[in-house]
Amino acid sequence: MKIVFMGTPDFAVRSLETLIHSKHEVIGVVTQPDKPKGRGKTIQMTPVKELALEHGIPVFQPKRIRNEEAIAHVKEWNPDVIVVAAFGQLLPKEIIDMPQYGCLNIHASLLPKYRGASPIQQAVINGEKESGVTIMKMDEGLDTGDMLKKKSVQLDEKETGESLHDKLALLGGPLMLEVLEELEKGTAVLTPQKDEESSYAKMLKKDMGHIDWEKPATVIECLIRGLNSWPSAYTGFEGKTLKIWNADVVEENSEYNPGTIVRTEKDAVFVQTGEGLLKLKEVQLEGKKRMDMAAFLRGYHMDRGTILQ
RNA sequence: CGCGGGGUGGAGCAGUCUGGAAGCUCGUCGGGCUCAUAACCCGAAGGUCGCAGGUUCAAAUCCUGCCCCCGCAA
Repeated sequence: MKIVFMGTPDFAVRSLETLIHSKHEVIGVVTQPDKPKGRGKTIQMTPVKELALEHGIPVFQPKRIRNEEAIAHVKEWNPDVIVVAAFGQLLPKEIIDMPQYGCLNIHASLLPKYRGASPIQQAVINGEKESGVTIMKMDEGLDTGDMLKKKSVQLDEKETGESLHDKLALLGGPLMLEVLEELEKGTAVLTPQKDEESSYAKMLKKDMGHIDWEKPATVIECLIRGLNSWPSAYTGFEGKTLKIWNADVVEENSEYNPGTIVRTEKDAVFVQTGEGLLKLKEVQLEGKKRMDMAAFLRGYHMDRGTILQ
């Protein structure tokens, strides 16, 4: 089949790679415009664009895919199917209806749960035991199309947003190939999503990582893992931002208020939360590298009674 | 030219403003105490103070250029 691929970040790259190396032909790639990124604000290509260029595939970067010119551009490619993975823009009806086999989306959750922009991280934040990837036939809504195929994975006890991202990114491509096969044979089955079981994962924002110590330790620990490695969970220490990279839940309480350090060991610091203690094991102070607690404690004092906020 | 923090024995930090003997906590090695120890006591090794120039009687510290790491922002 002649495929047009739409995607932007790393997550989409793995899928594109799989398609490129399949029997199908990727005739064009649509990705978000290059933007200034990183320190120094240099203009950077999207990961998907980099891969496309490596393989000499034409790249199209419309500011708005809903524009007439953009639609016309895609139409000219005349694809049999459009594969979408974390593209970042909603597609107009004209494009959705354009290809013979429709627009197929690779979504990083078991739909209808976690529709939206951050399905991977939200699954970890909510302490899910299972997540996965869903291929669906897009309609005009946000991740509301009929489902074609799913693949689930179990979450590790210490699963992080990043580790789950990497796992799921690998599943999308192969699963999409299966779907394309079924579509060609005419054996594909469409399953509508049950809206009443749906949930929405809104876009991640930096301040979601600000730890509320009044919450239970279990909730905070999930937040730390879900937002690892971006944007990461943090608290304040001596007026500076302190990222928490790794921590354990300890079922124990003290007479101290939430956010207060109740005990310090050689390689760990225990903080009171709304319910239970959180044992900090790896942190990173603003401007410094991340380090385990033993290293951190050699240079900084975190005595009992110190308040984190 | 987006804003900012930092590069000091193996680790993490102080010292830099107000130039003038290399410091702290930990680790390592040796010895001691102990039933024992990650505890305690005694001792030792280990550093071109990111790199290159400059100023000075004297530079980790002041000046210039460069390299690298990191936080914010995007």
